[in-house]
Amino acid sequence: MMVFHVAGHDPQMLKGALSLLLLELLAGREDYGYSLVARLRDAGFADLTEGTVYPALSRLRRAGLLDSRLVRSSSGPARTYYVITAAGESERRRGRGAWATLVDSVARVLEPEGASS
Amino acid sequence: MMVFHVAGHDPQMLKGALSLLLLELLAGREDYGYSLVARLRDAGFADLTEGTVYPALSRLRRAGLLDSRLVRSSSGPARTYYVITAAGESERRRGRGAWATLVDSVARVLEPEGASS
DNA sequence: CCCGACGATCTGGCACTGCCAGGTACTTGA
DNA sequence: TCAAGTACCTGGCAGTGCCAGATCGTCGGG
Repeated sequence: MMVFHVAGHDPQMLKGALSLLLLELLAGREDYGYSLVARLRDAGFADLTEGTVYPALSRLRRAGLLDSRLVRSSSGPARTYYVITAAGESERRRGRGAWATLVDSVARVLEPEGASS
Repeated sequence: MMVFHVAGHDPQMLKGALSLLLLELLAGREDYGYSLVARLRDAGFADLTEGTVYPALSRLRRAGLLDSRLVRSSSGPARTYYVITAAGESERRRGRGAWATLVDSVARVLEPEGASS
């Protein structure tokens, strides 16, 4: 009857936050999928897989928030580099706000119990 | 191309957090759906609808995290009161942890930009 | 006396998105 | 030659928020 994951993050909780995370990681710094997965894992999203990140990047590109270009590598397969667009920048700021609002609202509900975090 | 909602909360971001919120609101205090919706709206989830909350309560009951009982009202339709179970209590604590972990991890990614919050 | 407003609940179906499984391809080193 | 690491993509499943619509009870006003 576990609705929340024991270790790592709950898949449901990640929803919506992932788009913001990717826009954040790409803000002012071009990068490719495989590297973004590694950076997210380092940030604490240990059990995140490529199957989650690649479709998310495609969605953001289709939505016009990211641009991509293929870069051939001499050591290994080609990489698809993603850059944030002007629309993506705007969405990123909006996303930061939405996330902050959510965290605040949730905190307002959780508050009574824990003085600690 | 808006992926994040402008006003209120992003639907995707709410996912997973809602179960925790309901368990929190019912911790040590029996309540019914319509009232829970009102309390959540007060907490900042302004555009939350009954169509979101009722199914969520049913899911939690089916998962054994909540019990319910029907209470006839002399002024209006009957109310379905929900109480948290022992399993629900345990899941609530786990959920708090999962949420805190997620917020921390996201903060680690957003950090560079905002000194505030 | 009826009808709208409000309180209160429930459901079907759609849309979105995380995730699993599997597949492709290039390079290096054993 | 073959495994392992890098790098990408996709189909389909599952979970869940949300919209729309329906039902039922009570009460007050026209």
